[in-house]
Amino acid sequence: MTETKIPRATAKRLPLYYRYLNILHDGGKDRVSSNELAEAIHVDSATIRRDFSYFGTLGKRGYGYDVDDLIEFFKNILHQDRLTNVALIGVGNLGHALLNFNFHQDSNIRISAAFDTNPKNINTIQGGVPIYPMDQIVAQLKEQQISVVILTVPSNVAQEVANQVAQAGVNGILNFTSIRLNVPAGIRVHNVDLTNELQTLIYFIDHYDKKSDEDE
Amino acid sequence: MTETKIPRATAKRLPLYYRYLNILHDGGKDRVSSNELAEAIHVDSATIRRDFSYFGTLGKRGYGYDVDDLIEFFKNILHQDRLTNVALIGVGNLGHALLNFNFHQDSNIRISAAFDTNPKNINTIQGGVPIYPMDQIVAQLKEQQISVVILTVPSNVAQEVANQVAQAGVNGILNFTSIRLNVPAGIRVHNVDLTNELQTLIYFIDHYDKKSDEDE
DNA sequence: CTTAAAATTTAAATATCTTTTACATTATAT
DNA sequence: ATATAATGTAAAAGATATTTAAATTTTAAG
Repeated sequence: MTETKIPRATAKRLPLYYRYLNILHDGGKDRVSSNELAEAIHVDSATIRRDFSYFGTLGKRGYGYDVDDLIEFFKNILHQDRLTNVALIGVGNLGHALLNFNFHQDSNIRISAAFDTNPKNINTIQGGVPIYPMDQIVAQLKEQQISVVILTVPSNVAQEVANQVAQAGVNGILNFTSIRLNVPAGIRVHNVDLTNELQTLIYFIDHYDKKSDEDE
Repeated sequence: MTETKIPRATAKRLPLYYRYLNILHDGGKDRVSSNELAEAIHVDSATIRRDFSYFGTLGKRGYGYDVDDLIEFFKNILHQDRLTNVALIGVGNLGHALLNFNFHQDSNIRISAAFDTNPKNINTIQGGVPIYPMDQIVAQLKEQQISVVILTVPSNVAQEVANQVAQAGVNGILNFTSIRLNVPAGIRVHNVDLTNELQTLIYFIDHYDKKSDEDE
């Protein structure tokens, strides 16, 4: 709630900026222009400058942007200056893969707890993450002060589990199920629907101009 | 290229409509109003009506929409009237999970070929999908006439693999790597960036109104 | 059968959000 | 000093979403 409200479209590009700035930093670059960035991430340079300008004056006219300055700025904005623990619910096929997915490699996020119904999983550690039974969701989330949850349960129990998660006082759900969840006001849900992604891609392929090569 | 160009925002909602219509059908419903649909999928009823109207007259005034009619219509539009084979490249952690992900459950899409560098994977079958060595990408994609590829390789080889895929004449790439690919005109890339998704969710949680509960 | 009421689509207008354009301004380097 | 390069931002254009206002159709009552 610090700075004035930024357009959603801009907000969704912030992680992208942040990652590429880090890549530039690792490559030893200490300054960058909006045009260079534009080329790397396929976002128009004017859009980038417009985006940045919402946060004030981040660059220098005639010079460009100082890579380290930008990184520091976005690190703070994106909460990457401190570790964020998230939980994963549903250690099935996809859940298991996400437990082993190294979010921590290019972000300061890690999964610190997982939950499942399968007795074979419960009380084991997978991908370095302890797996608890489902009936401990509320207790563990509260104890570990986790406010974001990745939901990879079967669709038919998704709503039910979402209800429990809501009780635990969670603020955000990354929903991989194909169900559109009903949650109380105050909880944000972002949906990642793999089947939809493929269908949309296929639709765009034969209904939109071939010359376009970008998503969204 | 059949009907006049539809807004991108609308196109991205089509798979969602399609899935919910099928759920309604399976539940024995044979008619539905835009308001009922709106409630289920969390899209404003006016937006739904507007979306549908791009395709002509799909509903009946004073009555609503015939579920089966709509399903038939969208099935065709979304190419769900015939099987679409896609390939997956990179049978690592995430790739393996996607091989076992049942796309075919609620779509007419299936992964029919996979590719990997690991000798332990090559020539095995995982999730019912045969795994070939990387040097067969062009040959197999052409032979199987596959035009859509799921890319789950490590980021450092993503661009290189994308180049091969382009050579094979593919039209679309669902890119799970954190790299923004450079591809020739004619190929669509849709990005699914899991780390970005989490970071964006976290950003929205503490910078946007708590009352909002929807994504995008 | 008729008619009135209720429900629903649809076109058009309006509002909101996003991207692009265009250029004044400023820093750097020669 | 001067030319060059690059930002920042206002304003225009474009895209999307929402609202308004009919027009149409179904349903049900008389």
